[in-house]
Amino acid sequence: MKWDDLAAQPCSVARTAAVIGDRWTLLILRDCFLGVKRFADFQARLGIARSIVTARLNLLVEEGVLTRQPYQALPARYEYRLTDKGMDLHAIVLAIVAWGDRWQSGPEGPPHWRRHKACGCDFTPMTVCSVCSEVVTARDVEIRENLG
Amino acid sequence: MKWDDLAAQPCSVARTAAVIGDRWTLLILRDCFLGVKRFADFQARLGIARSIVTARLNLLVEEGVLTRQPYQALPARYEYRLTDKGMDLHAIVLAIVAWGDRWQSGPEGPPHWRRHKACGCDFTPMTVCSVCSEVVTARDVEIRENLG
DNA sequence: GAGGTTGGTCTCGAAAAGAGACTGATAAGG
DNA sequence: CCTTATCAGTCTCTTTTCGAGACCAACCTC
Repeated sequence: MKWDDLAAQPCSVARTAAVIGDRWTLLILRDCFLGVKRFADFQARLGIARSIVTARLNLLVEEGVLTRQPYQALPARYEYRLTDKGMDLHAIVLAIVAWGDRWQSGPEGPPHWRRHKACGCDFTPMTVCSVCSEVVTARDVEIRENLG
Repeated sequence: MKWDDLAAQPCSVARTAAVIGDRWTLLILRDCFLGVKRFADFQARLGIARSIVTARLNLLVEEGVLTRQPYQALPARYEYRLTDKGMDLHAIVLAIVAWGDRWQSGPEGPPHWRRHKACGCDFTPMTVCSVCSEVVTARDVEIRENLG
């Protein structure tokens, strides 16, 4: 199976993987949420080949996750910003961070703390049911196919 | 930067990406949560080369996300099951599904529905603050480094 | 006009993906 | 018995993609 077939599958995991299922894309998104916007900054922070940065940013723009906007005309300079679709990826990034904090960090604890501005407390993200607001784990979910 | 350097970075996104930041790994995890356990089933559902299935399953076992357990002695047959660490990835998969349902599915709607067993309703997962239980978006979060 | 900044592209060797044949132990069917 | 099937892989070989580093072009500052 190839990349393009992936996006065509009737599965939201596959379709999402076609966009973000790649180490560098994930790290670029992380940096986006940290406020990074310019080509050179992405490249410097990741320490990877420029051609890869170009390829990934282009993919994300194509997918509508980022926009490429000129912030200066002469010479032409661009910055990459999250669209609404991109901002909505925050839940995924947050879930990834939470798992990494819990299972992949050493005795020195997680490398970053996250504070919820509204309540002023450090928090860990939790996944809840949109209907009853209870916490949802793997065992609480029953999956049904959409035959429509 | 290489895969191994990734895991060593002081960033939970990077460390998690080192485990699941790959198309196939993500799809294998999806299948795990759907109850798939055997080598041949993973291979058939994904339609990818056996060698890749082997490599990915081994990685996940090494990382402690899956266990490889014999379910039959003669001939030796194994099955792959999620550990607690693996079960905890459910929040990530759920967030990925939710995003894919919302942004990557066509007019026919999402390919699957998820019902919360506890309340009996179809739901979408939401990310909330562990302290105040309010929904958290990208703009609600302030990040601080752990200098300890 | 030397050197720096920004946002790329080009080239080429290395790594990974992917197809498919092969293995080895066992069981089931005729 | 002999054939075929199951299961969990391994091995080989070709194609594709990654990734590092050099190069380029337009502008700016000193």
